[in-house]
Amino acid sequence: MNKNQSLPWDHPRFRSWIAVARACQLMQQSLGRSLADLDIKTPHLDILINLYRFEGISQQELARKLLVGRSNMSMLLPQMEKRGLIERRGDDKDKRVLRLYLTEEGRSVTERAMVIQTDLIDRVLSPEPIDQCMAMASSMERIIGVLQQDLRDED
Amino acid sequence: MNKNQSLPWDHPRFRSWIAVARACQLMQQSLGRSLADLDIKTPHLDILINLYRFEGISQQELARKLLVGRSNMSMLLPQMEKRGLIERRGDDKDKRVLRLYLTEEGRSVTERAMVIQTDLIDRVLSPEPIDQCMAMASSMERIIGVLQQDLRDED
DNA sequence: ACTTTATTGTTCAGTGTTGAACATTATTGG
DNA sequence: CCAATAATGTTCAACACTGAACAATAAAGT
Repeated sequence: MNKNQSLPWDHPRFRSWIAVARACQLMQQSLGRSLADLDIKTPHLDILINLYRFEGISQQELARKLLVGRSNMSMLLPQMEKRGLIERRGDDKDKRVLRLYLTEEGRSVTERAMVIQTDLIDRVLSPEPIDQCMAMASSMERIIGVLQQDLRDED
Repeated sequence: MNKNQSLPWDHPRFRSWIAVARACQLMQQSLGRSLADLDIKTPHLDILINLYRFEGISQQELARKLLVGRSNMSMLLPQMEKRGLIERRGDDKDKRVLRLYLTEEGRSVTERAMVIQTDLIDRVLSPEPIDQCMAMASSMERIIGVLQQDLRDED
């Protein structure tokens, strides 16, 4: 890369992605602060929402949905169980599998946290026309498709 | 939140933001894997790029640009200095301030890493029309504006 | 000139995440 | 039926990040 070679920030796609990354980081930090009163962090909320939607999901499946490693789940889930937010039960058919459920307390915390998250996102995105949001979502789904194909190609 | 109350994923803005967040996460992970050969991680690259662009920047200013805490800079920067990637020098006028510079090695690693990052972003975003990328960037800048205003309001 | 307040960087303890290695269990293949 | 392979969850050590507290220095106020 010499003087005549363009720099990353000269590429419009680069600059647009940097803006996306920065917005994400700020939104994540804002959500984290908003959740402090419930004494949970954003990874906990991701877990709770997925157990809310997919009762009885396995740790492996949850890790796959959250795009994190199994070891991460093995660290976080026992802590959340100890907190009384979730419950882990053995599978009927497969002794290797643990299935995950929300407790009453967990369900309550999840519902309150979802309101916080939804309100934050709706408020921050409300100036954006809904069709612009939909177009953005469509772009992101295609980008996700490319990146996930990359992962499959690496295996 | 009862049966008749909508769930977060029923809100189009919510769903569109989740897509953005997921795309960011995958892109970040992909970039991290791509940087492994240079023996750096994405936070290191963020630092290197900022020193490349703003030679002599202070730790405080760098933390502000990267949206992380000063303590994080105080942990990472000495490690990068030890690696021979950067150099920290006292300020002429203000004994409190440390100013940050890239070494020759650091500059070389930065240039190679920027090529990796630019190629990844260009490739992943190449199916998206450039005007859609620009529209997306504009939305994100407005979202950043809202979130940063929130921060100012909290102080 | 001196006191008070603010700024910069450091240290600390805690936390989420990673990838490799491992133990146990299930599936596949011969 | 048994060996080989794959799947699930755990443990480990390392790392980035956080927020509070602190020390040294600069700026503001009296």
